[in-house]
This record gives sequence, structure tokens and C-alpha cells, in this order.
Amino acid sequence: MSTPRIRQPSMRDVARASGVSYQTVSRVINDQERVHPETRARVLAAVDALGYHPNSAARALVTGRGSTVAVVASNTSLYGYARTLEGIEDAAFAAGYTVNITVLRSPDQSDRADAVERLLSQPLAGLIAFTHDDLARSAVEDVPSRMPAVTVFGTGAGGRAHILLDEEGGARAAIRHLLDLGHRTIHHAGVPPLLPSGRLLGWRATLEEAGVPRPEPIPVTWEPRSGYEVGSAIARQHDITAVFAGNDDIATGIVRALIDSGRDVPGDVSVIGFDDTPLAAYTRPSLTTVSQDFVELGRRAFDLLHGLIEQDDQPAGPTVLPTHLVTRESTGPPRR
Amino acid sequence: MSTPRIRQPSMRDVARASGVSYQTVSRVINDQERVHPETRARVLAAVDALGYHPNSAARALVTGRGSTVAVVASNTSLYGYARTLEGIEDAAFAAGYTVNITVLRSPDQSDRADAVERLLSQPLAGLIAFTHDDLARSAVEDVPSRMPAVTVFGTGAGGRAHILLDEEGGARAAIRHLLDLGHRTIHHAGVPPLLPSGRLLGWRATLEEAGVPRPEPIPVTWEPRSGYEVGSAIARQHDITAVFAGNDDIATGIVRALIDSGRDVPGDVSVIGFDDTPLAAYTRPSLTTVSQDFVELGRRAFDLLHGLIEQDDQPAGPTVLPTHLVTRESTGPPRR
DNA sequence: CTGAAAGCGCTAACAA
DNA sequence: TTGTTAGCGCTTTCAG
Repeated sequence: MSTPRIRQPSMRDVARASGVSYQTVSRVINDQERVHPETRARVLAAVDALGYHPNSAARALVTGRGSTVAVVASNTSLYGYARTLEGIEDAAFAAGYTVNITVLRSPDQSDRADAVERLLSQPLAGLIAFTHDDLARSAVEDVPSRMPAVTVFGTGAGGRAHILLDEEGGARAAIRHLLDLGHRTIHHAGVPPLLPSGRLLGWRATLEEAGVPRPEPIPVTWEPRSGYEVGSAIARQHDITAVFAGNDDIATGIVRALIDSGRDVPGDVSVIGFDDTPLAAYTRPSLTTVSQDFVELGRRAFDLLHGLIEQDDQPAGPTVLPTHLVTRESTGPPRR
Repeated sequence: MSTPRIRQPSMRDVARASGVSYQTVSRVINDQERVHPETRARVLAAVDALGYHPNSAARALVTGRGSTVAVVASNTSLYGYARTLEGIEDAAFAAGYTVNITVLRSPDQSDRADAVERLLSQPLAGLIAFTHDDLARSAVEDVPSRMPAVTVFGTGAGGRAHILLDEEGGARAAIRHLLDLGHRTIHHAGVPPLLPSGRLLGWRATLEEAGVPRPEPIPVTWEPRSGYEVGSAIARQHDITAVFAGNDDIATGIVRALIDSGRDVPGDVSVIGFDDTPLAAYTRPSLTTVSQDFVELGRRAFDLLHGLIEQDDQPAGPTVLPTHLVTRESTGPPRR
């Protein structure tokens, strides 16, 4: 039926081939000092000749710790998450770790338990969770605290090391920009979070500080289509002159709807995005948006975890990475 | 310094707690039949009480096979790749597998060897490689043939099971659409592949069959910015009336450059994209493009691998998934 | 500097 | 139906 399993060469094979004991091979493989250079050379030659690869399962079994970090997220293909993942993978690879992904697709309790179960059965070194929504957040809480973990995005969870982008600062800058332009208030089309997001908080706080009306947030999903639907509705309310969208995709949908409805952007309505995706500079109009370095976020998240794994140095507070406003064509002063 | 490692409960602990031998526990865990229901219940209770998780490293060590599939790619954040990854993860999770990602970032020989080395040291069940470029392609060739593997995109490699999207068919439909509209020829702005891509082949063949001039492909990168640069150049060549872009991002960059240069799309120049990203329907003009189901591609790729792992059934030929043209605003008849 | 022995947690024979 | 015995490939004492 299936091919008889062919054994990969083991340390014993290498030992036999180079005429030493397999413990000596282990020392060579693990770069320990106390090996005669000549012996080392002989062993290395045998390793090469046999095409030997250390077996990380066996190693994990005896050391009790793997060299894999798991990334837990509810989505890995949206721009920001995909790029963050890329950053994690980059830093992890450089540090000799391997990256595992687990997508939490349903809020279903048993589904989540299953995922966590599976996570923990692997020989993990640590775990990075995207806690922008409640899925990963509750998963983190199911993970025993002895497992090193860092949370990325949102509010964190379980008292874990936490790193995030300064979404609140970005939102503040965005709203201030619009206010400075002369808009009386700014509407917000955002994905309803269970816990208020930095974007929401920054928006709300800035309006409040300016003493201007604070309209109800308009709920959307992350799809451009959803932005389009909201945009069509906004087009009918001529008192709305500025919209702060949850991300660039939503903003693009809104812009398109507005223009399809005969309204001008930014002439009639200013629209601001979030994320600064590669496309944001090339849509028409190009988007004023908040730029975030997701790749750096991912790298730093891994570094944080790495510190936890190696020295158990728990950072005092959350790490906040800067964001900045990029002004483009989609915002302007309101029509007088 | 670092916390003393706390042992997770092992089978022995469960055995002790439930008053059976640990092999019986093994039977229960692995859902084998020959266990007294009562014993089973007792064991399960102990599992629950202790919070026992099977150790997959130990299991992999003895069975010689892991339950992890590795995905090897040169990029995981571009829309198509990110979505394909999502499809793989989805199917893998459903089948009880875990997904590992390895990004091949440099064509450097030793770098690649390092990555493959690391891959093979894990207890893998199999491997999925994105062979759209030469990086993953040569990595696959470094992997011993005993390891089940499937290649996705491009031309495949190493005689492995291969699944891809019908990019050639998509390109043909796109070019035919443009030709039918009355364009005399169609230029192609594509990312130069080492081996001709389906997009390139479909474009070239369709032009050839139509007996129209076949201009040199215009090299770009996957960035919208690159599309913009190419678009600026195209804007100066008033004999170009139709451009087939390598993907939607490039198309968007081209469109923007064209319009910035005072040319109309599709009035002066028709632009066609590829991928049908969520945004393609909402840019201005919206993009005529070729739609591809990346998530399905990912799922099917995993299924293929799964078949290889479980029954070693090597498919006869490559699996080709359909693509289809979506006509929107960015294409139209040439000005007479 | 090198070798011998033990055992990580598990599955797969085989025995009872 | 359950228990016994090996041993997967490796690192870690501890001897030499």
C-alpha cells in the first residue's frame, strides 16, 4: 500500500560513519565547545555525506520546549494581518524559530477549545495572538500562563505582554486634520468591536475635546462592499461632510458610493481611511489615511516573545508603535 | 533565572489518576475500540481533571510522521497568496493538521538550504510550495522525494502533484475581450517570470492566433507604484490603446498614471487587471479583471496533499481550477 | 575531550 | 479487555 517508511539518518548513523559516539555528534550539532577540532570536522563531514538533519521532535521531547511559535488570529489575509504575520515570520526565521498559524474561524466555544487543544499539543516555544477581536482574546485566556505569549492589536488579554499600533493617536490626528479643515463634526464608519478600538476611542475623544457633536458610529464590515452600502446612505444625508472610515478598503467603498450618488470627494464629503495600504496612494481620489508599519509590528511582537522565552523578561507596560497621518486627495475643507 | 519548567501532565499521570496502565490511556486517546466503556469513562474523566493534552512531538517521534504541513512561499501577504494560505489552513484544520509557514525571502543558495534544512528537521506530514517563482521551485527540488508534496501556481516542480488556476485561460478571455472590443493589439505589463507564466502565455498565444502584433512585455513589480511608473510611460505612447496588467494593483497604478497624464480610461486606453481583489469593483473606474478563487485553490491543494499522505495517490496530471473574466468599467472600445 | 547510561512521552508489538 | 516491553532520536547528567 503505502511506501515503507524510510528512516532519515539519525545521530547514531552519523556517529557510526565518523567513528565517534553519538553524544559527540550531539555536541557538534549543538555547537558546543568541548570537541576536538579534528573530531568535529570528521563529524561534520559525515553529517554532510549522509544528509543528516536533526530531528526537532526528538529534541523538543527531551528539552520540553519546541522552537515553534504559534500565531493565533481570526484572519490572516486582510492586509494588516497578513503583513504583521510576515513580520513575525521574518523575525522568527532570523532567530531560528518556525511559525505555525492557527485561524480561529468561529466564536463557537467548542471550536475554540479544539483549536487551543491542538495548539497546546504541539511543542511550542510561545504564542502570539492577534487580540483585535474577542476570538483570539478568549483563546489566550485558555492557554496556561506558563506558556510565553504576547498579544498584538487591540486591548490584549490575560495580562500578557502586549504590543500595538498607536491607532488612537492615528485616529486623533485624522480627526484633528478634518476639524482643522473646518468640518463641524466627523462621522465614523467602523467595524463594531466588542471592546472599543483605538480608532473609535481616538475619534470619540477628539470630537469630545473639540466640543463638537458626536454622531453614532456607523457599523460596517471589513469589506469594501460594506463601505459602499454605507456610502450610499451617507450620500443622502447632506449634512455629513466628513467620514472617518475603519480602513482603506471601507474608505474606497464609501468614496465610490458617494461619487456614484453624484457627490464629490472631497468637495462635498471628505473621506479618510486607515492603514495606508499600497493602493491608497493610487485610487481616485487617493486616500488621506493613517499609515502603520505592520511588518515592524510583527517583528517587534516576535522580539517581545523571544525575550519572554529566553529570559522571561515581562515588559512593564504595552509597547505602542507610532502611526502617522498621510494627507492625500480625499480630504479637504467643507463646502461653505 | 528562568522559571523552572513545569511538566505538563503525561499519560502516566492520567493512568495513575484513573488506575489503569498508561497504554490503556493511549488507546482511549487514540479512539481505539477495544476499551471497556467504563474504563474509558474513567480515563476521560482523569484527562479532563488533569487538563491533559497529548504531546504531538512524542507521537511524531514514534510514528515517524508529524501532523504538520509546511507551506513554502516567497510571499504570503499579497492578496492571492494570503488567501490561498487561508484556504490551506482551513482545510488543514478541518482534517486535524497544523500549518507551518516558511517564507523564502532570498534567492541566495545558502539561505534557501537553511530554510529547507529547517523544514526537514520538523516532524512534517507533507509540504505545499507556491511555485509561482523560482524560489519555492528550487526548494521543492531540495526536498527528498519521500516527503509528500504538492506545488501550487506556476509550472510546478520536481514532478510533484500540481494544482493551479487557469491563468492562461483567464488571460485568453481577457485578451479576446479586448480584441473583440476592437483593439488592434494589447500590451502586457507583467512581472517578469523566469518561466513564462500562464498570464504571459495566454496573452501571447491569443495575440498570435489573432494574427496581430505582439509587443514586448513591459516589466513591472507587484507594487502599484511600479504600475504607476509604467502607466506614465504608456501615457506618452498614443498608439497603445489596451493594456493587460499582471494584477489588479498594477492595473490600478496604471489607470491612475494614465488619468494623471490626461488620458481617459477606458476612452483612450483600456486597462484590464487580474485576480479580482475585493477592491477591484470599487476603484474608479472599476476594473475589468480575471476572477480567481484562491481560497478554493488552497483547500484543494491541501486535499491533494492529504490524499498523498494517506493513500499515496499521485494524481495523473495537474489540477486546473477555472477562472473567469469579470467585465467592468476599465475596458471599452478604442477611440476611432 | 569523549563515552556510557538514563529517560523525555508516546505507540506498537506481544503477552496475559 | 488490559498490561508488558521496547524503542523512536535526542539531550543531559555523570564517568572516564
